[in-house]
Amino acid sequence: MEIASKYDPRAIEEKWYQFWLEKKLFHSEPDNRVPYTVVIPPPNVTGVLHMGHMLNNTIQDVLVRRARMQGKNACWVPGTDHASISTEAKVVKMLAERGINKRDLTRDEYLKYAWEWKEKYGGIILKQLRKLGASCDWDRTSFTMDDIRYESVIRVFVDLYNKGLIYRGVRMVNWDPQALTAVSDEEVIYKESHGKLFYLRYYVEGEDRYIVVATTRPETIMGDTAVCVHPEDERYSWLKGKRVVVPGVGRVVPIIMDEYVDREFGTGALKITPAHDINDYNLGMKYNLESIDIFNDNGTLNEHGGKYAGMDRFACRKQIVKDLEEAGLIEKIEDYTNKVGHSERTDAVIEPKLSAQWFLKMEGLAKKALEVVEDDTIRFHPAKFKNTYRHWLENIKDWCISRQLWWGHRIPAWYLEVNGRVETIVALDEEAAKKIAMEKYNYCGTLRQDEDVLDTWFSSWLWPISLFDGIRNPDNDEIKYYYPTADLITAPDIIFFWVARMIMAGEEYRHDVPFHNVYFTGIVRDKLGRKMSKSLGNSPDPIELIEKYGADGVRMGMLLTAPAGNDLPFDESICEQGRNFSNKLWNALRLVSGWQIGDEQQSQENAVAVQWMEQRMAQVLEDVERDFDQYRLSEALMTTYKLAWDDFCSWYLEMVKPAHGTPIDRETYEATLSIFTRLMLMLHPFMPFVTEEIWHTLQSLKVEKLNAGQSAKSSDKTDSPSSISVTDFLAQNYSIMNQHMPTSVFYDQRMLDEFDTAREVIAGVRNLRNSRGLSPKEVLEVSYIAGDRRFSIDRFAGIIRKLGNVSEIHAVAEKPSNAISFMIGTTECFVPMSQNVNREAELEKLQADLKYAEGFLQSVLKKLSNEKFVNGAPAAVIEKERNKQRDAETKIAALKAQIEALQ
RNA sequence: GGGAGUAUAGCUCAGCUGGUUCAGAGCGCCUGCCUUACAAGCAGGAGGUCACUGGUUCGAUCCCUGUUACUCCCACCA
Repeated sequence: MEIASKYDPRAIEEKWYQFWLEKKLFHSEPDNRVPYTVVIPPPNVTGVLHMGHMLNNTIQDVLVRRARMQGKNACWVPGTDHASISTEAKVVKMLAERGINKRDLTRDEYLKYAWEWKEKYGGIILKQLRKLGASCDWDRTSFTMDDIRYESVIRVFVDLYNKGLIYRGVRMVNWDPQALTAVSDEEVIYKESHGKLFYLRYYVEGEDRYIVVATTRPETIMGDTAVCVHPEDERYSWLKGKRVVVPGVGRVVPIIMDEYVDREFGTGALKITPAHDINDYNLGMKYNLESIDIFNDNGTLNEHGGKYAGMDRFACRKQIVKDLEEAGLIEKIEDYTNKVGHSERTDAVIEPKLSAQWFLKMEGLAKKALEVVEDDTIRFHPAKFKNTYRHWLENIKDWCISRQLWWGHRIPAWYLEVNGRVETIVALDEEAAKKIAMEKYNYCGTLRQDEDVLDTWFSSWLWPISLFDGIRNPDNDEIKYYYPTADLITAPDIIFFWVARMIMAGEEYRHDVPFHNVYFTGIVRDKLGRKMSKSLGNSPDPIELIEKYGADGVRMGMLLTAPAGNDLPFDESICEQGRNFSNKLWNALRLVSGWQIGDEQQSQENAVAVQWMEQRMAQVLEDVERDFDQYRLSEALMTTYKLAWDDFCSWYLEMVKPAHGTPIDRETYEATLSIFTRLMLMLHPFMPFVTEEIWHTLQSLKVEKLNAGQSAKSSDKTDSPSSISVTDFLAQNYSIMNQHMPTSVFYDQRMLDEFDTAREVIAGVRNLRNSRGLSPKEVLEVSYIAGDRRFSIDRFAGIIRKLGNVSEIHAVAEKPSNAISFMIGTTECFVPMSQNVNREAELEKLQADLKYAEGFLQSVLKKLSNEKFVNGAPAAVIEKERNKQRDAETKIAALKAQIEALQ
């Protein structure tokens, strides 16, 4: 069989992904197996794959593929999110490029464009996920605004309204003047910004005296309706009951006194603009102040802005400062740094604004959601996010769920004028609303539906339920089988937006948690530690990376440096390690596939090699299982990586590798194929493509080589039947994907320890060659002084001979003359030299060793002579120290003897 | 302003809550090798007062006090 010496992922990855799709190996239907469900965090429908998605979806795929191989019914449901604000922004931009203004369109016309856009660009990201190898059940691909999901959202809204949890009210909300919509508190990002603090003079009505007020937003003075000072502030007690003139505006406003004011800040006087600041609003309510809204929705000043009407808020700020300065109404201007709220989606500066919005009461929902995390019904990995979660839920405020957009789930509320009053009717659709109107008011005129849509997260919080139609049909077989899901893999920045709210929805609509484990990934950063983002342009294109290193290589690179919750400083070079590893496996396959089977019996060396490799594999399986239990994927991968590269390739294959041109015995060959096969199974969740390819070749080798001769020992149960032809085999559904993951079994620790000793001997010989400039080809002899029971290498003697290129290894009574020595533990090993050894160099080395050993002995003796230690420490610990002492003394004696012999 | 977390080799991180997994891994680095599976490789090697400071203890990378540095989250100080 001819195999290229370099692994080329491209064609292979394409081939197998198609194969998996054709055979529907990702598809899941409820059956009698244990379900393992994962729902994808739905990416924006118009988004493209970035490094964060790569990391997140790689982790999901690893868990899903592993679960599938563990015999569970794995179901990974993909889908996309309609992402109301950001999609709307993109559509509006697209329309603008075509010369169309959104405002000139009707709602229906606009939505037609939006859907066209969605159909055209939507789901690109899902196509990209296939390149990564994601084993999603594509037949289940969903969209937060498809029919089922849309109806689910509407039903939930109606239900929560009827339960009294949803209400409409006029509140101060975070207004995005660019997107022209309200956004929730969580969608406001506070950024440090360098601005100015302006000290303005407010003259007392009819007097020459004035009070100075500091503000960062002088343009809002048009909305001032009071000035507030602290009631106990003696500096301002004279102002009690007075009124002051708003500078430049001329309006006379009262002085009010409230303890809210911080006397230390600025001048201790605060201007009150109830329409444009949440605190001012609260004070306005308290003191019954007038509220003057001076802004239009787009952030320009309205008719209350007087001569500034029509100006943008920031331009107005500059102008008004100039004007006030000229009028002598500015005391001073200082540099000032504060936090300014920006819209998460549009980055526009948020304007606090009074408006009528819909809210969801959070208190009851939050209580239940907190409980299930506190009592570990849902586990967070890493657990530190419990703190963040708790803090948020304990301080939660009602959720503003309405958005002034068209792209989204339109709020199912209708307004009806009855006897001069506007009544609100919430219903599933207009027909139902009419019916209610007739029942309630015995009248139904024109119903006007609310123009707003719901916050995107109001649909995603239902995702684990609505994906299985559990809102509309709560008793259907799918929701009963797949819910609760197993693991949620997501980024910590949406713990409030999404994770917490899904937990709430789960409790409300299934009386059960939506998932059992939440794995928080880190944030992918560049080498400089900056978050990777499109705007910075510091993110590599994932698809290009895959083309360069192969999907397996990229997956492995990302996983190796991504422990749960830790940020991932991404550097393209880590993908190289993954690519190299694929290549390593590939070449191991080349080696094994080239071996010819002979008729000889299995040698003792080969039998031991196989035995050892089996023990080692069992040991690693145990470690890996523990790592997965703790969601330590990086560790699990690294451990398996070392098993494959070091133990299997560097040690095992070298042990059993036949001399050039000679065959290998059948038994060892079969064992090698079996071990190799299981190795591929272990690696498959991490590197699906290369393992599938190698696995198939290994199956072919079994058929071709082992069946060619007479029957061999029956193959192990993780392998496919070897009695069919390769073509038949491939024609069937066989894939590594539906093989069973090997599980850990009992292993012989003693054998592993003995091998470690043997390995040290081999390394000792190799080191000796290296440092003395001896060729690896030169055959050496090794002897040792027996005595220490721990030095037990008989089983591996043949392997030492082979891998150390040693003619003989045997015990001797005393040191041979003219030999170089090295120590393994307390055992002296010797390699006789043909030419004279460099006595000086040897002495120097021995003396250094001696000095170290004596120092070590001293520290042990010091401990043992400490009465408190001997009395206080457990017997086992003391015994260990005594052993250390004995070993050190033995070693020192040996070293001294050697030094003496050399002198 | 409040809260949380981190600090171990040049880099990225382990170290299961005090004693033979105790100073580790991978990558990088250095030396020697094209040994017919692999130079995307093989063999060997060097690198660390476990941030600093006190304390608890017979014994501290591990527990406690403080200090410093960085990171994240929350919050309406104009």
